[in-house]
Amino acid sequence: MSIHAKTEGKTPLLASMAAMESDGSGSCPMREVLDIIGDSWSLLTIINLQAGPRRFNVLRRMIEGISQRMLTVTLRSLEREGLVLRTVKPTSPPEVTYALTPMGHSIAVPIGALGEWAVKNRDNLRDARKVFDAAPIG
Amino acid sequence: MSIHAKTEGKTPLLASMAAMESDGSGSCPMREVLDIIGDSWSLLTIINLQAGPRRFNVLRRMIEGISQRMLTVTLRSLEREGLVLRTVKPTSPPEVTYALTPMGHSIAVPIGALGEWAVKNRDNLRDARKVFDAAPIG
DNA sequence: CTGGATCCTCATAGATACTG
DNA sequence: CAGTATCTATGAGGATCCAG
Repeated sequence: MSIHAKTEGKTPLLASMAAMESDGSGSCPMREVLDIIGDSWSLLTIINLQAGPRRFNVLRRMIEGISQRMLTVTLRSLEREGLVLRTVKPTSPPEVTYALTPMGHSIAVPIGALGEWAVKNRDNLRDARKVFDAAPIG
Repeated sequence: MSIHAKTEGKTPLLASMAAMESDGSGSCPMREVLDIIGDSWSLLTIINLQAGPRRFNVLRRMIEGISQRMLTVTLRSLEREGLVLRTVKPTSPPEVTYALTPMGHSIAVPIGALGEWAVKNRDNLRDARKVFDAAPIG
């Protein structure tokens, strides 16, 4: 799932689905959610911002494995969705801070629920995978 | 891995993450969640199965836009995670039914919360995007 | 009907280098 | 520090054919 803001960034299929749904009714909210959190980094970024505003490189260090470009792209996307607020202090060196908006904090709640689910079911998941992988046929 | 949140974050989730880190597991729960629902189709598949067991082609028709291969792959993945149960009736023609396991149903809850969030914030999101796209620099 | 296997493509992640 | 620009390899995903 693309996190690029513009529809041009989406796969043709997703673009067409978006077109289908843009008739206003928007039957399936899941597609909307997926546009936001369906990529690898948005969830992590939101969760990490939940603790408070962070500067670019601080955030980058918090989210292990994210590249500079991906953080930029992700933050831009979240900013576009109105989930993140970008604040620039025109000092030198420049100081750019990212913070969750109220809407950003509100989506952090269900996301957190998902995280808690993962914590609770961690062992079960691991177990299920092991069982499945050990199965004769697969 | 990862989130070096310094526990300054007061959020329970980050606390859990930190706790998990210290027990040597080394993996952030959000990464686990992402492995499950981070792809385009798992969320939709789970939601569509929440209503009850479904056969392959029924499911395929429910999830608009999914290809045969992607549905197969997605279901296999979910089955491996222990979220979906695959049942084969050796009739002719064969009848294969997919159903959520208890764990599958349990993850459907937070996922549903996300969906509700999307419904509530649909207009805000649309609005934010419009504002952002209208901005001078964009 | 249910899906496995193959091939192919195009978008996207990420590395690298550069700028203000 | 906080990005932008560019390039490329990877792999997700679609199309198609095959099989039980």
